[in-house]
Amino acid sequence: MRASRRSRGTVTIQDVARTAGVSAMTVSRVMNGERNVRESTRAAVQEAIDRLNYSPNTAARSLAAGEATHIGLLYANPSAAYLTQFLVGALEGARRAGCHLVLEACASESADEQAEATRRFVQSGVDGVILPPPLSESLPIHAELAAARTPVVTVAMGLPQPGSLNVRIDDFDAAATMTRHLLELGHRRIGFIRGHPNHIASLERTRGFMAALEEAGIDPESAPIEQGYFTYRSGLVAAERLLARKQQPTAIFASNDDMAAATVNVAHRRGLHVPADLSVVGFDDTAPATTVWPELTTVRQPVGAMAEAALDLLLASLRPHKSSTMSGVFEHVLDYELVIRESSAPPSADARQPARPRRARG
Amino acid sequence: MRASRRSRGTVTIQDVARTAGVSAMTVSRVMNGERNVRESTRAAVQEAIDRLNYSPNTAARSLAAGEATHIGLLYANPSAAYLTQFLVGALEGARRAGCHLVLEACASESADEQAEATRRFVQSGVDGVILPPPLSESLPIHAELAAARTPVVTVAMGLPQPGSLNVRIDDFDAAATMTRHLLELGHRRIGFIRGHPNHIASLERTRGFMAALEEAGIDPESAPIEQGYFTYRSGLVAAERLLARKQQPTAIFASNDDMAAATVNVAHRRGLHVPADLSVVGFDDTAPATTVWPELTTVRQPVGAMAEAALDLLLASLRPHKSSTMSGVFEHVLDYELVIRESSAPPSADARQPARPRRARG
DNA sequence: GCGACTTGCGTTACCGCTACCATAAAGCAG
DNA sequence: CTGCTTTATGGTAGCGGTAACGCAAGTCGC
Repeated sequence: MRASRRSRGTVTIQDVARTAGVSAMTVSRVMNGERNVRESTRAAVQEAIDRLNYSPNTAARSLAAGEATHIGLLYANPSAAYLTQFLVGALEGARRAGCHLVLEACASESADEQAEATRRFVQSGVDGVILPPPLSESLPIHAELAAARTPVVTVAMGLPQPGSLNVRIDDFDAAATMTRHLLELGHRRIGFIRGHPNHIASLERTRGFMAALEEAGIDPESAPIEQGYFTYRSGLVAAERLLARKQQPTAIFASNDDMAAATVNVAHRRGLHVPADLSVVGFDDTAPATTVWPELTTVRQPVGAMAEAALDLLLASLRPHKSSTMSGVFEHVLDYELVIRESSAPPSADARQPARPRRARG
Repeated sequence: MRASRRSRGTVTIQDVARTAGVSAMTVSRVMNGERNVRESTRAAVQEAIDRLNYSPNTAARSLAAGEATHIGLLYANPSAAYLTQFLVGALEGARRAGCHLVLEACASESADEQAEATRRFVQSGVDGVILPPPLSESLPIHAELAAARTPVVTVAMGLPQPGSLNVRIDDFDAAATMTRHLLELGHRRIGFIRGHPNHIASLERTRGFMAALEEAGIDPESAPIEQGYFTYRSGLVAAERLLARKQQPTAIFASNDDMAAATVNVAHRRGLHVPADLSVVGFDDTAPATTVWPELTTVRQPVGAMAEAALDLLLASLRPHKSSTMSGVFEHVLDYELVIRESSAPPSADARQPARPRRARG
């Protein structure tokens, strides 16, 4: 009995089958959670699996099943922190599912270049594509993908098409909750920095903000709102504009952490203390939220979990036969969490007095 | 002639073989760049490959070759920007090589927890591990990996063990080059923010800085140097200290971009203009370098390429038989690049006068 | 000119797993 | 009890590649 060709000490499905006294097929069924296995058999197999510490060979599995193996991830890079968390989540999901992640950057905002990048990407032979924000909203990309009949799952797209796959949190609700937090602290003049205008989640967050104001009897139309683009740089500009207004806000709600961090920076440059003179809150709970000082009150989006959920959704649609209990699920709305840190506090007494002249810039 | 079981329209090695009029084995040889194939045969096969747009099935390949398929990446997360670039590079390499990346975070600096995390990680069955900074220098992790006989490649470890795999740039040389750039602009009092003390690359950068000073006839012992830890927060503290000195520096060289960005922030808070009143330069050329204003002069480390190189090195050692021309390579030193942007300029005339009293803060 | 070695390519036997079908056992109506 | 469906399990044949080996033809030393 000579050793097999590649005598690596790995335990195979055959070993498990022999140990459990069943056929390899039955082990395979247990591993894949198929229904028609008697409970006693399943338990015996499971015990053998545990005892031998068996884990299936993903290469053999995808080869035999002819499964989709290459999932594309087309990304732009507005925030490194967000992307990192997203990648980590997606990779964890890919490892579990035994599929490969194929990355492609698409930095440009030009429709032609986006379409071109998408075409090259699809050519490379991916079985499905994950579209994190902000690309999830790009029309040229969706058009190109549809033309190639490549399945897509979008992440954080505010207004999903019916029948298309989407993973998101309730941006409207989250923004309203955050706004209520500021209102409860006693703020009445709350500035808002919008996210990228092409991004429907931006709209949802803005709507949530305004709805909460209205709820509190404040005219949302008169609220100080500036446009941002989710980048640190755009946050600097928007914060400058908000703080240059005659009626200076006592709190600023930025649509993501990068812009909130920029707002903190501008406040410091202007000699304002956060949160004593100005509360600043963000959205996403990415790294900048905890690297700036003071640490930001923000909304935690479970970015990694969303990436995993997106991958699962896509794979489920790509492999229709498997445990079909959850087929027909097209959307997955995950829970957010309000994270209260040090950058939000009640407004100071003098800050409440409107139009008080402030020191000129340092 | 019925369609095969899984009738996906993929082109297989058999199709190519038939088209080129050779056996599948010969196609395999051409694909893998083996030597003993006649030139005319190789050309014919290559043409068939191109014509059919053939790309091999990675699952089948790894299964048949019994190759290492799971490469671990154990990371801490001091800088999201660095990690993102690293992940993107590693993923690209993994895609090419047809192996899976398995991620594991190890945030803690406690030796016990690092060892514990490593043990769990190795248990999960990775064939080799990539260790990006700062974990590349962690003794407990190396010890644990050695005990499990798991091959490792370190990235940016300043002082590699002989015989171990390592990818890096010449930190000493890069820091010296950057320092010379500041000296050539006319700076004589150059502050320096060191990186994490456990990280040997930090030492190398510091040594490069001091060597360049000495070269220019400046006593390196008297240079203003503060300790940092590669984080934005630590940069704030170090920059404050440097700028609080009686002999205020006219330029500050931070050991990474995060700390340089923090330095710019502190300078602004103190009413100093960058680069008119203070030049600030960084290291790494990660996202913060271009998100702050003014954009940072920095050293570009080819982070993505380094990750790819690390993966290649590891796989080459894990798969010894293949194109053995490059066996015996244990280290890979990549080129860096000095990126001159707007944050460095000649010192202003008045800044040259030592010990001139400056405005108080804010 | 003959054996030994090299070169170029094909044949065979798998890698570890699962789709497909066969089959035995069990349930069940009439 | 018979015939029919349902359920649990096993046997077989690949999935698309590559390692190992075989073998013919060419190269070379003596």
